[in-house]
Amino acid sequence: MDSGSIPVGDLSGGLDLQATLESGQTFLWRREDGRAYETADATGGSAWYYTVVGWNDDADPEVVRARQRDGMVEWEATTDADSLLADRLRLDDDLPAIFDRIPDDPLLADARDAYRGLRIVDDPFFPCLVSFICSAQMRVGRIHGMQTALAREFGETVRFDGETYHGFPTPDRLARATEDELRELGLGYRAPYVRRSAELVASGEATSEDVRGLDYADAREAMQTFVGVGDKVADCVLLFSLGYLEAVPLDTWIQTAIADYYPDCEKGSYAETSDAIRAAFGGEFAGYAQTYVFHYLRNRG
DNA sequence: GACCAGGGCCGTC
DNA sequence: GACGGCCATGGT
Repeated sequence: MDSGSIPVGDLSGGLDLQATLESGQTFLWRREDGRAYETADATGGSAWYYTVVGWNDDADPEVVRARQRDGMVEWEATTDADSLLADRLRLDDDLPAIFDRIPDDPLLADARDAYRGLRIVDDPFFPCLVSFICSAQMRVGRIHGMQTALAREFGETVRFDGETYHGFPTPDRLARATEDELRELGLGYRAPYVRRSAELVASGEATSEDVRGLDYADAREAMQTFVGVGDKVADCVLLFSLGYLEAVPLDTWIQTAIADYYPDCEKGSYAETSDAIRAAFGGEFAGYAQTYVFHYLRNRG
């Protein structure tokens, strides 16, 4: 077993591992106590989280677990995980510099202060895509449960520290799953969307490489060649996997925030409202502001 | 039993 | 391009 630690004090803006992993932006980590991510609570503050990486065909799956305790991120893994954690958790993002570019109106300031150290994640494309296809009309806890079920049923297994772990299924494996098999995992009407999008990726007919590098507006449109992906899911994948930090997914919570705090930003269509709230959130890093607001509103009761 | 959840697809206008 | 009906499912 490999292990290491990362001093949180060395990170500009620090880190809140629990808020980062339980804020509904990634569904690829699981808490060792098995609790779903329906609500954040104090007991999870120093819990172990684990994930399986190298889920694609050209690498063996590796297990990484991490926890935040005493000013450190401690990790244990089947391989060296320092750079992997830095990439996945965007530990090089300079949070103070980012918030310098985000307006500090009362809502944004409260959300920032409530979850200092919350970072946008950088998830692998295919698992992120599937997660957010599954997210349609679904609560955070159940989206997480669906991804756990997909891994359990169709993912590669790997042994670590006496336990068996499951990686996220490959595009090819999900493309070969039947719609009924996916429905049995509780995916409902999303089942054919997941299967057809997996086919597109597995065949190479549409991949992340068709999106990466495009400017934001073209990237959001290109994402919608995947099945089950409209404007909102496209924005989520752009933000949480492809590094488009200006993307502002307009979900029900953000729509509520617009109605309550930014009524002038309501423009009728997704595109125009999205542009307006992106401007209100400071443009370049608006997705950071969005994720703080989402997590803040969803947890304040 | 209605209502809601990190919406998208499809037919119609 | 805008709009409505429809799509599963479990929790409150």
